Amino acid sequence: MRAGGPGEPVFAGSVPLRREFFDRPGPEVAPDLLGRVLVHGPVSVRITEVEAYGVPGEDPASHTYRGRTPRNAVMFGPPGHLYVYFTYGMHFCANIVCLPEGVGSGVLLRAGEVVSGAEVARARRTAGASRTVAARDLARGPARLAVALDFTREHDGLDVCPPAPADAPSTAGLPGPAGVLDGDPPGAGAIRSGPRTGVSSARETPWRFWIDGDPTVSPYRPHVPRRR
DNA sequence: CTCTCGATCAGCT
DNA sequence: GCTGATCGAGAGA
Repeated sequence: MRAGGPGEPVFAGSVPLRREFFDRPGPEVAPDLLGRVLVHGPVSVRITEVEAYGVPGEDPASHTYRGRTPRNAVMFGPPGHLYVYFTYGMHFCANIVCLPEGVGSGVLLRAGEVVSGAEVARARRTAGASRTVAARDLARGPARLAVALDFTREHDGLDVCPPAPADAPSTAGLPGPAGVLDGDPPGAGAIRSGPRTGVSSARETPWRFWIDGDPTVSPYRPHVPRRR
């Protein structure tokens, strides 16, 4: 199946995930996202590491914990859209929204393997810097992944699901610039889980999921509160 | 309004 | 292993 428009890479046998896939709690969707292929224009990434964020009021680590705000509004929208946020004064990170409109849950895309458009991704990752980036590091980490796929403020709310089958003009390709292909998910035995990274609360909640042994899984340690 | 610190990363020791 | 960069969301006064 074609991944993009004419001239775009083709992933044989791959079909876009439909919106119903994301109409479940983040912690349920998260492990199922591993091995899927996220496409945005010329760059595609095979997802190798994710983190789930729960519903408002129940997950203190979630941006939606205290309810809807202008920043997190997309998280309360329909499933299958990107929630892109700015953090640390310099980085963007991207989530895929889960659960129906009105409920704020999602999955943070933490790392992946660039499977097409590596040259474009590398150019983005090295722009304005005299530095080389190894292939495995192109999308190894949530902010790096956002750069590789060119997810910024303007992509907050971007739909990554195809239209309903009845509305689809054909079964070929993605309808828009972005989408998630079913790819080749790992077996349950290859999936590991543990506490979320960079999260100071709910450390006991094992909502980080990754593909065991994959070199593109991010190397970062759990966050320690900084002092001033 | 002021203040804190974050779902991070790169560069350096 | 440690730290600076850089800014805006959200909490509290």
